[in-house]
Amino acid sequence: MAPDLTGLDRQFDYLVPEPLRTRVHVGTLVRITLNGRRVGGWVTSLGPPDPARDPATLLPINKVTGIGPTQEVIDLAAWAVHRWAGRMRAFLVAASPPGAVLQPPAPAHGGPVPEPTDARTRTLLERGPHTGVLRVPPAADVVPILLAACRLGPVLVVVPSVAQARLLAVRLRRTGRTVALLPQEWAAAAGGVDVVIGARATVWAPCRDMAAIVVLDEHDEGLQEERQPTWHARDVAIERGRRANVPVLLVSPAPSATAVAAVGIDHVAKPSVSDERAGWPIVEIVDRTRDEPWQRSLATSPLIRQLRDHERVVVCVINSTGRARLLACRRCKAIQRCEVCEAAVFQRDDEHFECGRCGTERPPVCQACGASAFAALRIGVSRLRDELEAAAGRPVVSVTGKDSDTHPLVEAGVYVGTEAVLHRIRRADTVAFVDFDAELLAPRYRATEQAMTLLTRAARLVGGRAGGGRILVQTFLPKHEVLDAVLHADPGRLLAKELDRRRALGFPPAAALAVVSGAGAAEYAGSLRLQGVQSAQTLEGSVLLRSPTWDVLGDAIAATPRPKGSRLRIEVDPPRL
DNA sequence: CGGACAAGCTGA
DNA sequence: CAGCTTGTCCGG
Repeated sequence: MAPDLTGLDRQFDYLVPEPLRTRVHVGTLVRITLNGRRVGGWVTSLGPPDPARDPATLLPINKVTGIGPTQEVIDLAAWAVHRWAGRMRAFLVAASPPGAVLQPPAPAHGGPVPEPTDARTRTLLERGPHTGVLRVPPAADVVPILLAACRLGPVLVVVPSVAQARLLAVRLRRTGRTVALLPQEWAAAAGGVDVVIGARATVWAPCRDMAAIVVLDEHDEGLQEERQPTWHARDVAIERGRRANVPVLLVSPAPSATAVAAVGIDHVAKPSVSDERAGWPIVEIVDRTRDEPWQRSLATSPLIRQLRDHERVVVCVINSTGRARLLACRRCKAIQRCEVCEAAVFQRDDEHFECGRCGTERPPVCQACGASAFAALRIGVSRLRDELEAAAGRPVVSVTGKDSDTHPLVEAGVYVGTEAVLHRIRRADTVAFVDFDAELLAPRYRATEQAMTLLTRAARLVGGRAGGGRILVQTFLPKHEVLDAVLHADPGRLLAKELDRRRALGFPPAAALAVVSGAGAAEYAGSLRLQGVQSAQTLEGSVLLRSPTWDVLGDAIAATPRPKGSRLRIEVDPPRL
């Protein structure tokens, strides 16, 4: 039995009192007394007591709280503990109902699956219980794909966001499917329905008689847990499907290197060239090395053309907030730095300077010469908003992640924001990436994929080329492979190259990575080195671990005792690296 | 995690 | 040395 305590990753033995015997199974949520305290917990295994232990010292389970995850999911959680060097509790919480469920309801199933069901999905599923990658145009409707999977039996569907899950649940119900929307309808999922659907934690949900797993928008970062352990729903889905011997379908307009590596690059099911072309918008590349004499301005003439067409809703994306991220004095040219820690300061909406590292603020006066006029070398959302409004001749509304939950969105024809704007606006005619090089050149090994994800999101917002959808990309790198891929509406162009690069540089999926930080990290990494794990020092005392596979890495971490009393943080497959 | 208990610090 | 904080250990 595993107690529901965050700081305690151990299992304890308890007696099952005779009257509770029929209600206690592996996964059942119970209450126990531990060290004099009443706590909740999960039954993780059942059997005769350990003969080495005096039975008189065993305490009985106090009460049964309700049903919990199945044995299958408990085993999957144990696998995830190894894979992400996490604690059992984190996975068991994700796999448990939000409130007590005493008994699952009776199964509820709809009638025969209605047409249309997606033909490519049917072909892929006919191959049997394998993981398959299905590439779809960004504007494609996924309901026929889900219905095709439903022909096999109950389907577990994982999507990157709750909003997406809710929308699809409604549409599936309209086709006559019975649907459990997680996490609220956990009980119905345990009882048995046609479709169990929800955000990433749904990959741990019960799905009675599960016949297939579908992961939608497999490339989306929303599928990875941001807290530790940083498990990824796609990877959990692949393992769950393998164990349950059911097909796993990974669906995406731009499949990730990880998904493609899981099935082999030649086994990605692609749409026809014409369908894929139709599903992507027109992409216009603004080559900033050539097109403009006043290169530094972000308001290029192709962008201004879009802004001045008052029929079009235009969304402009720039990934820095405030007025400017980098400033130079107009008189003495000095880059403005923090007087405390020397880091470059940024300019807030109220024009004051603030240090991003230590938070020190000061009025906008040059520390070198006292002048108060500055050149914005890298401008932010609010400054760009002012510039674009002047150029557009119509109101421009700024949108950043910060005010996303507080303010309702003001209706406008032009929006400027960080990438959060792509989540908040529902429909646009043009999405303009004002400074796309910040994405293409981001110092992260997944930068290429992440840039592609932004383009995919933009493509959804504006729709296919037939409806006039358009993406404008301003860049100094017009030949970059990401841009080449969207220009030709062929995301596959990226993959071979990306997989080669990951192999050459030793990044996933070609290798397994973890970052160890906190006191004693270097010492810990030293003992791991003996187990076939390479390590390299990174910034601020953390250590990067690298090994050939996740299994080797997991084995080594499990086999290496952590130095006593150390507060080590081990982040396996860190999402930001 | 959080209770128990031990060891360390402060002030009179 | 009481009274309090901080650290370490441990649970069935």
